Amino acid sequence: MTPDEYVEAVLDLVERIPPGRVMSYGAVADALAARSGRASARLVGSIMARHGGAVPWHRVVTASGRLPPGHEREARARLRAEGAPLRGEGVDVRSAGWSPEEGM
DNA sequence: CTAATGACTCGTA
DNA sequence: TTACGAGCCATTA
Repeated sequence: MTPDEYVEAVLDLVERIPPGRVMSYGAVADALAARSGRASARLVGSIMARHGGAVPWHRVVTASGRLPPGHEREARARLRAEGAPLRGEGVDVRSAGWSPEEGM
């Protein structure tokens, strides 16, 4: 799989995350692993940093609910506008966590 | 080919 | 609560 295709797969999945729901980098990597065969949270993070501008990147957070460093303010504002369950630091992944299986 | 890097994650202290 | 270390794997140098 070429880098461009891999990036495309990540962005495609991120676009499917419904408003008010979130996925962790690890969850995206895991869901994508079934499709591409290999993935890691670090790769998803790097891809979002480089090519995340065209997708709802604020719906992808760390496993602990923290928002991406350097974009916490903007991500929090967007999530709040979507009605996501915001916690003190970031988002409540336990209730807002989403998976592709759930959205089929 | 080897080494460093990163929007990560998890276990320990 | 924060801090560190080890594992992670494609990309870059």
